Amino acid sequence: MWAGYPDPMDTPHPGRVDEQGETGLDEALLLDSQICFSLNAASRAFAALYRVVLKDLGLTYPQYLVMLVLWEDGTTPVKHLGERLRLDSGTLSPLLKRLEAAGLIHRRRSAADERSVHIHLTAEGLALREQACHVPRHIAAATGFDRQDARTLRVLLTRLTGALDDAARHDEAPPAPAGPARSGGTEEER
Amino acid sequence: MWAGYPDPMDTPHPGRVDEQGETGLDEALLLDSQICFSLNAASRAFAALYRVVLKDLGLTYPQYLVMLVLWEDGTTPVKHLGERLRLDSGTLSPLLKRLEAAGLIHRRRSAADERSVHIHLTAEGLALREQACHVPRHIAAATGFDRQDARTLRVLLTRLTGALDDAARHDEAPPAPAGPARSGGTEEER
DNA sequence: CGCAATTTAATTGTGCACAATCAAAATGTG
DNA sequence: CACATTTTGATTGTGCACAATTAAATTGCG
Repeated sequence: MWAGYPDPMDTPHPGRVDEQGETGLDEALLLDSQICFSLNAASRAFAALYRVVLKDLGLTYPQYLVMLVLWEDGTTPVKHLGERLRLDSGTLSPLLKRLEAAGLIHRRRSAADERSVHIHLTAEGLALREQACHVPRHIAAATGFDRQDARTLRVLLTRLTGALDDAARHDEAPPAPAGPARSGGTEEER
Repeated sequence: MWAGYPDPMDTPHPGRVDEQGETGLDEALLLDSQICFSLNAASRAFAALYRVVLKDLGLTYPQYLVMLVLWEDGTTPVKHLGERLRLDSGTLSPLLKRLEAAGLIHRRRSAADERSVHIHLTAEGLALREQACHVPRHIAAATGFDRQDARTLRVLLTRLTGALDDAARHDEAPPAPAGPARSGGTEEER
């Protein structure tokens, strides 16, 4: 019922700290935590709505994404699914097993390359497309976003993801092959 | 290595369908899927960076959020943690068990209300705050976002989450107690 | 050809999100 | 007081994300 979305980091100062003061810590805390938190909230809200909308199809959202790729690309190796959806085999393997158990797909090893498992739709899986065609419009309507809103959001998110990926790559695993001396600094001077 | 973020729904038509034509399906597909997908990508990028940054503290991101609340609010019932962080007990219970196993918190039933379990920090958990104080700044810097970017993003995400929550509430479980006749409208007149 | 490195997918284990169910205690009602 | 409801938290089961390891097959090199 609480229509509001009380942030977890809602510290006591409401509208202040608008200047570039010494309050950098609080400000940074708000900056990062609120972004990440509202991001997760939106992500979960999407998942919840997809859960409702996809219930009749018997699909979860990640399963629906896999089916979208299969409907569009046809038979394809698991590797390709992982590239399109940014999912690794640890996620895809059990997911595909469940889709096979549901009778929507078949897994078959490629004759040309014994290592590769190819996923292809069953007649049932192909038929499901007809029931799924209304989903995108339904979800899009639920967002209340027009094309401009969506574009603004996607641009911001893409930029954010790129920056975060870069930072993670720089921070993690810098077992410098030669001189791993630095420890304290490592602040970005880019 | 692929620095780009090739969307999974990257259908063959680049910049067309700008008018409100019959092509609504493709457009809607792009609208909803690309938003949700880039949202998840950003969410996972945040998680990955937090994973790197928090590794030294031995915390995951949700555990870090719990510690933030405890550092700010002090001893508090589990119920309060769930409200602040929008997590249910099914998520918090095992999480808090792991924090207790790590020696950062203690769980103790309230004397006044036997049902309520109160979480309080150990000396070790309190001390961890010193090591954590740099985290927000680090993350905020990694986003590359200034105050304006962050505000724009948060506003969009908050609006999106609200719209999605409303839609999910209306779509799911409309077993109307008395007159379930209405199907199209059902607008809330509360 | 023989053998190491690479690729591809599976497997295992940890952690989080969520739904469903259960138990205990407080509260409300007849 | 007896009984239903509500609240609070735990428990269980499913599904996804991710890291680490393993296995099988291909590729590259001497």
